[in-house]
Amino acid sequence: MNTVAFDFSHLIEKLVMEAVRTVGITDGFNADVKPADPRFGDFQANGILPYAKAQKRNPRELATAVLEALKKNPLVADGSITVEIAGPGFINFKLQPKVLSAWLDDYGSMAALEKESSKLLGGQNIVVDYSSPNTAKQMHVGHIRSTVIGEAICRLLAFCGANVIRDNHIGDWGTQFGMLILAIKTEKADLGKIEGDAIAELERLYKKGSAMAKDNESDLERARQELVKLQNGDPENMALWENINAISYRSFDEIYERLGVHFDKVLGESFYRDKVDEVYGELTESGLAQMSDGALVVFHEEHPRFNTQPFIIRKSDGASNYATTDLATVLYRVREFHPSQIIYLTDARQSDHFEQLFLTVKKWFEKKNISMPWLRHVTFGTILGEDGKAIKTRSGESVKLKDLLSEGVERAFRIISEKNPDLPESDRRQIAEVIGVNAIRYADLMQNRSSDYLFSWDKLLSFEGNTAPYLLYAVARIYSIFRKVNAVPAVAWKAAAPLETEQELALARKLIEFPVALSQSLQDLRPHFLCSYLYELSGVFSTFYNQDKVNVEDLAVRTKRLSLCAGTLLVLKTGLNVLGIPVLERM
RNA sequence: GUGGGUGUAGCUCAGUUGGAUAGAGCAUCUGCCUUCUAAGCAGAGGGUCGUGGGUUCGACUCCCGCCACCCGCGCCA
Repeated sequence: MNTVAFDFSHLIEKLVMEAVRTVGITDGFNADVKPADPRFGDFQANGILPYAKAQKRNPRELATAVLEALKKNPLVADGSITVEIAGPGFINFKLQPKVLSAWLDDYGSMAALEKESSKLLGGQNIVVDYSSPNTAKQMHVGHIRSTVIGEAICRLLAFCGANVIRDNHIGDWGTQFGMLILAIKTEKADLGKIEGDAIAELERLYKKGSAMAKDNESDLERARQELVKLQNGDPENMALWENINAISYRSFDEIYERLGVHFDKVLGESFYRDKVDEVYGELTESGLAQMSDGALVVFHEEHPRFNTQPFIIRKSDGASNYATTDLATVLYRVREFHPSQIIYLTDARQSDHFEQLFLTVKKWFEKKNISMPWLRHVTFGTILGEDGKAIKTRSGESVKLKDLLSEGVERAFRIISEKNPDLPESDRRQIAEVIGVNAIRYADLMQNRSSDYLFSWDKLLSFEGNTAPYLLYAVARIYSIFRKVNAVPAVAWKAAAPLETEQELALARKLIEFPVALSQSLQDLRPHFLCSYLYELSGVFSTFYNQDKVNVEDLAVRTKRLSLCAGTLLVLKTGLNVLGIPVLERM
C-alpha cells in the first residue's frame, strides 16, 4: 500500500485546486505546478499570477488567502509539506525528509514504478511505424534517428501502459528493383554465391544499374521492363526479388540485434500491393479522388496549399506510389490492430506528405464511417554533413551504420583497456559493445529531435559530459559500492536513519522527479527530456558520491545511503531501459 | 512565390509551453586520486538569447516586421 503520491506535481496540483475552491474560485484557474529551483523549494505553483491578472485582483492577497486554505490540508497541517509565498505571488512547496523517504520506500522497485506509470496510457493499442529502411541498400547514418528515437518512443509508450505494435514498414517494392535487376542480369550475378558482404555487393549492383539507366535510353527502358515483369509476377524476377530481400533482411537484423530492436510486424510495401485497388475504388467512389494529367490525385479545397498541390495516389503510368501504400496501410492497421494512435517516425521533410495523408484519411474514414485513430507524424531533423547539407543516400559518401557502430565499439574498447587494463579481454569486448553502441544511441536521443544535427564522429562517439558512458559510469559505481559491502541493491528505509545532509536531500529530491520527467517526455514524445533528467540525476549522485561516504561504520547511516544508492540505481536503470539502453555492472 | 524549420557562450546543444539571477558539455584556467571506479568531483572566466518594434507586474518563450541559413511544394520514398 502506497503512503505517498507517485507524481508529486499532481498531488500538489490537487492541493492547490482544492484550496482555490475554498476561496471561491471555481473555474478558469490553472495551478501550473512545476519542479522549482532548489533555492525556493521542491515545487512551485505559478497559477495565482495569471489568474489574479485576469480577475484584476491583487496577486499577493489572493496567494495569502490560498495559503491559509492550504494550511488546512492534513499534509500541510502535519508538516509533511511546507508552503510559503514568495515574490509577487508564487507558492513554494517543500517536502520534508520523511515524505521523500516514504516515496523512495513506496516506489522502490521497477515493478512499482511501472505499475504507476502504466496508468498513464492504460492498455490502449498504439502502432509505431519506424526505422523503415529500403531493401537492396545498407542502413546508413540517416537511419539512426528513426530507429533509435522510434525504439525509445515504443519503450516509453509501453512503460506508460500502452500495448505497442512495432511495425517496420520496409521499402521493398520501389522503382529501384528495375535498375537492380537490370544490373544483375547484365553481370549474370549469382546472388546465392556472393562472397563477402552481400548487401554491399547489392548496393554496388544497384549503383551500376542506376548509372546504366541514366546514361542510356534503351537501358532505362529495359529497367522499366524488368520492373513491370516483377510487378506482374514474372517467376525469374520474383525469385531475384526474394533473394534481394533475404540478403537485405539479414543485414538489417545484424544492426537491429546490436541495437536491441525487435519488431512485432515487418510488413513491407509489397505486402500492400494487392490492397491498393480497394483504395483507388473507395477514394474515387466517394468523390475524394479525381483524375489530373493522367494521374489519380486528391485535392483539399479548403486548404490554402493542398487545394492546388495534389496528393498523387496513382501515377499516370498506372503504378502505385508511397501515398497509395500509406493509405492502404492505415486501413489495414485500423482493421487489424484497432489502434487509438498510429505514430510515424520520419524526418521533417515529409511533413507535407503526412499532412495530406492524414487529411485524406480523415475524410475517407468519415465517409465510410470508420473510426479515426489519432495519426501523429513524429518528425526529426536531418543529419547534416560537414558542408551543412543533408548526408545523401546515393552519394556513396554516406557513413554506413554498421561502420559507425563498429567505430564506436573500437573507441570504447581502447578507452576501457586504458582505464581498466586488468579486466580480461573478453569482458572488455563485451563492455565496449554496450558502451560504443549506446554512446551513439544516446547522442541521438539527448538532443531535441526537431533540430537538424551535424554529423561528427567525435560528437556521436563522445564519452564525456551528457553521454551514455557518463550515465553508465554512475551505474557501475553504484554496483561497485554494493560489491564492496557485499550486498544486493535494495532499499531498506525502515531501518535507515533520516535523510540529513545536503547531498542526501538533493539526491532524494531528484529521484522523486522521475514521474515528472517521464510524463514530460511522453506528452510530446520527446526522449531528450528523460535524457536531461537522467543526466542531472547522475550529476547529483556524483556529488553525493564524492561528499558522503556510503560505507561508514554507523549502520543506520550506511543503510540510508545504501538505500539512496539502490534508489538511484533503480531510477537510472529504469530510465535507461526506457531509452533502450542496458546497464553494466562494471566498466 | 508559398508553406515549414532553425538562429541562445569560441564550438555542440538544453531551456518543462509567460515566471524568480538564461543553463550544461567540449575547449581554456585553478584545485581534488594511500580512503566506495578520476569516463569523476569542486571552482573560475566566457551571453545585446539573429534583429527592430509590440503586448504586461514579468518575454529566450506570445504578436507583427525584417535578416540569414536549411527543407518541402505533380508522377522518388
